[in-house]
Amino acid sequence: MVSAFEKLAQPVQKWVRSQAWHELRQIQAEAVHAISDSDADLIVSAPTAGGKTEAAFLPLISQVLDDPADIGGFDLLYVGPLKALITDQTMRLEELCRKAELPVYPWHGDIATSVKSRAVKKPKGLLLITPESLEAMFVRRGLEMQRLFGATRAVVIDELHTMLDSERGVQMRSLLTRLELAVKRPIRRVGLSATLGDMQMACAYLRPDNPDAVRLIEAKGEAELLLQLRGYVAGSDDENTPSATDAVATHLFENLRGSDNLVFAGARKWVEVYADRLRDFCEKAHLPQEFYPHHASLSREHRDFVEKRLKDGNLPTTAVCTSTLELGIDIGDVACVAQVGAPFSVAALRQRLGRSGRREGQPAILRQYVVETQLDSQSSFVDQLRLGLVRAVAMIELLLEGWCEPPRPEALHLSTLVHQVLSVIAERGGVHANGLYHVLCQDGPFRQVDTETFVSVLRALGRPDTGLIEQSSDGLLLLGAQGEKLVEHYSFYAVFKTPVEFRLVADGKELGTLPIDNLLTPGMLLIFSGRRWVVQEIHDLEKIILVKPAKAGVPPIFGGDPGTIHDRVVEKMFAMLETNIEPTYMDQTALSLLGEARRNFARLDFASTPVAQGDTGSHIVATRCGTVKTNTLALALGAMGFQVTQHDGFLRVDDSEAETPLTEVLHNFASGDTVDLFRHSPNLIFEKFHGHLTTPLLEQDALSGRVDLASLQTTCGALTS
DNA sequence: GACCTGCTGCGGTCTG
Repeated sequence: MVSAFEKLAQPVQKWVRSQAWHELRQIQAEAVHAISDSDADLIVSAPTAGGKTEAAFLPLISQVLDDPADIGGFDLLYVGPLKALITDQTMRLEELCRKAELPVYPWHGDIATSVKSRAVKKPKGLLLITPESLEAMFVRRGLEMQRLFGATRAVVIDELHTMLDSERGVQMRSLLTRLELAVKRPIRRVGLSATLGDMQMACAYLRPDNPDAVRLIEAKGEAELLLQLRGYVAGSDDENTPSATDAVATHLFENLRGSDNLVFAGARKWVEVYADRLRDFCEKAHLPQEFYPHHASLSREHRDFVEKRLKDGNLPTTAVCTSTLELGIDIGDVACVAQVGAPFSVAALRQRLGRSGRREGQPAILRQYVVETQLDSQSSFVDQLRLGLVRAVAMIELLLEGWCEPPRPEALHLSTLVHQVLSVIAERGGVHANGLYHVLCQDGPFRQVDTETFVSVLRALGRPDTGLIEQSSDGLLLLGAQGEKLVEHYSFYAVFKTPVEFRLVADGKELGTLPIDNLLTPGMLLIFSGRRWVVQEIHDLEKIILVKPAKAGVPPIFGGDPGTIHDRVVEKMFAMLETNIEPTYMDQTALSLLGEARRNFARLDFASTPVAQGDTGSHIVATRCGTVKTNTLALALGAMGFQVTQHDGFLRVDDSEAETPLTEVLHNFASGDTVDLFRHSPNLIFEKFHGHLTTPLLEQDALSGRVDLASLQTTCGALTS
């Protein structure tokens, strides 16, 4: 049998030898065989730094060398979700490609026009691009796509899990379909990821027309995991005990100092709070600074500085971060991953943990910190049931079981559909409605959209007051004046929304940005970028805030979206509330908090009834399901006149103003009664192009993803049985 | 009750 190594082209073999690798890794050898022996699509699933990039490119480049294309065009395409990742991968692939005498072109917003024009002039070798830049190519060079990609044999999609059911993922899959239609043949798809929750679903996303033919290559063997969950109690009356924040920061300071670590603090505000506290500890101890904040509102310059310090590995560095450091560039090995507060998904926890313990024989270390509030007679049931702690435990239990959230497949994604309608018209200059339906909904990713809905979307875009599209006398769909304007602006290419922000400037240097709804006035104190400031001037027109250093500060307020918790996480939370098992990874405080939660859960009698008496004029409903179903019930009760607030697997229902008793309403829903969920006109505009749609379409879009009408009867059935 | 991601073409000025 021919070995994997022997199947590689000469220059590629030479490069492998120059790496002084002992041998090809298992996934690399398997990928070489899979790619050389068939045309099959492929998913390579292995931890970060597991050699996935090489697994894909060693055999793909070998094919290009052994069987060169007789026409021009890029030989291979790589799509990555981050600019930094493209820059990183370009450097990794450059030496290999130099040996193979193939050019490598990185292509994203920060790449010089000269590099791009060189690539377009003589397309060949590898093109590494973001979904947005590929979108721009379709819009700006629609008629050149055949010339540019006519020779392309494969597209490698990095961090595939970020490209599944997200708006951006739908966009990317639409672009891949459009690419295949432009070159009039299929192009092999290779997906790379460390965190796929459901392999069968991932295959269906990668190649919807033939998911069974997608080859799966998975790295076996998980790294050993060292795990601790520490509990803290905030709001203690004893003035001699430090605040919970100080206690967590002290533990981080004492245990992380001197090595490279990532601390995921959950929100930008908490990143600033902990980074400020840790900087203070360093200063008081006369130690050099080694704790730095890292989140999306900080200046690129500062973030580069922190990433470089982590990557270099010379000076000990701990980044206190949001999900900015969850995926992407290789920052080297970190000693430990800390998570402050419960995460929002097991998938995120798993991806974060993948940053630690990657060196052979090194265990991964996860330190989970949870802060709960001291209980008193006024405490809400959320505190009494310690829902933050219980969620953190549930997430860890599911992580240990090897589970993580699968993608949700059935959403319509009408905002992104609007975007793709405009983009295809721009690409081709004009298109007939049935052709458009074919590209996007039959061949493309919008398969949940039926012809009726599609026509409604086109009608909405063609309304005279919107003016996005119009129809010529021969039926061809064209861009209207507003559509032209939208598509011509560079802000069109991304399908996700971005908020308006102020720039924060100190001494002529930009520190970062703050959301515009921050009510700042001169003289106010601020913690930002890990330091303390006082606001000097605010320039509304230029959207600039000038600050200077100060001795004190308060953490800034950033906006945020409500998170979505999966049903299975909530089920596990209830399971943890209903058992007496004491996980060995929890410290004494965490265990006593969990005990408290269990006693209160029993006292509220949730074991025998799903509806408990809350504070005055209210009830607590244990829905036992995740955000989507719980939200659906909340909307339904809201439509019946109840005031409802939602928590993980619970609703607090104020029934003082309702006409029908709560239990009766739940019974009616259980027996199939329905209600107009949108009776009180809730906000339905969540995504970038939602504003162009009609209310019925927005309701339909919501019902396909954010709300699950069918669950209402089953949820209430379980509540009343 | 949260986080993240991305961006063209052109006209202007400056430098070697």
